[in-house]
Amino acid sequence: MLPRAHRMTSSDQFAETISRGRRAGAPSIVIYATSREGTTDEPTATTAVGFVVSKAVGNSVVRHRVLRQLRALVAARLPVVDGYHALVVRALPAAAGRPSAMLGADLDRALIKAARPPRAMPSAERAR
RNA sequence: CGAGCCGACCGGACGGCCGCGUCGCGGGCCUGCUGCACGCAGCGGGCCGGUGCCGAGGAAAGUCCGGGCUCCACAGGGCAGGGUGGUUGUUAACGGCAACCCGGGGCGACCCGCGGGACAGUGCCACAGAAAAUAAACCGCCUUGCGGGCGGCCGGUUCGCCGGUCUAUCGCAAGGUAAGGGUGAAACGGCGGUGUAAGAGACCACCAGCGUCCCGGGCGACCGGGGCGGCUAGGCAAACCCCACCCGGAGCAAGGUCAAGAGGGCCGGCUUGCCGGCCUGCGCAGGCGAUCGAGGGCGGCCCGCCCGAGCCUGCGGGUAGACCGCUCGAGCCUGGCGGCAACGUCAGGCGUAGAUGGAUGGCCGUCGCCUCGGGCUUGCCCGAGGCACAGAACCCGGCUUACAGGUUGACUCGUCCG
RNA sequence: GCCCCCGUAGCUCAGGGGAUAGAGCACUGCCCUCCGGAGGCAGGGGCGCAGGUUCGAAUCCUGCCGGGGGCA
Repeated sequence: MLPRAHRMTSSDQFAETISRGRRAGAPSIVIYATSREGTTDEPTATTAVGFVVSKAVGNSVVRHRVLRQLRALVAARLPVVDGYHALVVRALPAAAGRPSAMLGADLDRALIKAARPPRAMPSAERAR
């Protein structure tokens, strides 16, 4: 587990982050992040991080393996992630059996995409 | 040595850096209550560092059985419903396990079997076949009678035939018979003989099989032997059913303890829609109460003044959340004894995960094993890839299913040698 | 964690011991038409898997596999 302060522990928080957060994808994962704007967070408050690994990824052993890999990768990137109010990492079926180095690359790409200021992208909006 | 059969066990090893969880020890910060000598002590709570021990499986899985535990229900018995099904044991219990019996398979070690009852009753047995279950009808076979009739013989004859008789054979009727009917998964004992008009357990020998009685062995399922009787009985109960035995229901999200808040009302503040403070929960029962004032406020108390429609007591229930249940248990290991064994018993030793968005790990290195490619000194070197099935959630006993590779024991068959 | 139900053709469903396993839609080919549709004719394709009971199993029994739903 992550240090207690960083754990996301309620399903309300998961639903909030997934429906309101900025979404950014990579081949094996999707992340959802909510910023601190409009919240009562202090700038030093810790970020709540949650993980979603569905049954489509694999059996219990595979899912736990993916979860632990992602947890270690996020723990190493806490200084980067700390700017957000909350973060949810969802593992896609492609994450099963993927080495941690590749998962880390995917995570970095998604974080960079999420950090970019939102641009007007009508085509992307329509596709959604 | 080869082939086989039945078990038992293991299921990567070591190291470096960084992390997570329970528990213990110790520290810092914040905070609640109590005490006073007024900034300290005691008892708690929360957060953050440090440190020490420990931290997934043989199936943790499927949830197919059985139990412990908890709550509800319950006098006893019966019905309904469900389950089990050779015998004897074993056990907390079981649909598990052990030994044995019976049937089947294998040269054998050994394996497989939902393995009670089809004379309690009901039902089903397609197609084919004469017939599919009291058995009877049909074909066929045989005898007799009547009728026809190839042919033979005898007699008569007008030489055209006529009559009689025997008879291959055909038809009809009556009677006898169940041997035969080749279809089927299955056909009312089998083979041989006697017998007969033809036949038949009608009779005989042998065999299979049923019922019953006796003797012997075994706790028993059952086994061995003998006598007598009818001559003979189909299958399906994983069809209904009958018999014997067993089963109350739900499940740790069981259940228990402590219990906010939201909502409502009042007051205050101001940045007039927010913030802060105080009071108040629900149900039932009883009691008191608005002319006679319940209760509250001011006050040390009485008097007095003010507010006033609810208030008091008892019992019961309880959401979020927290805590308990929560890991020492039919425990594990070693040895002795009893038992063929499953198992039981005695002695000694061991201390063994308890998470809750859910810990038990992430990255890297060395070694080991396997596969492929290359080099070749033919068993080594180099390179690449891989290392099974699978993750505790109240706990046990089993079953079933998945599983790379490996260790080990007993036994059987074959070949060779002694 | 516990409980219940269902797997039959590409899809939706019948069939509950003896069938060549059916129906509708869909698919393929041909006819019709200038072309397409509609219509007509013909055709292909299936009992989740493995054992067992039975003479015989989609059907009955057992074990797996997959899917769906419910409880709090």
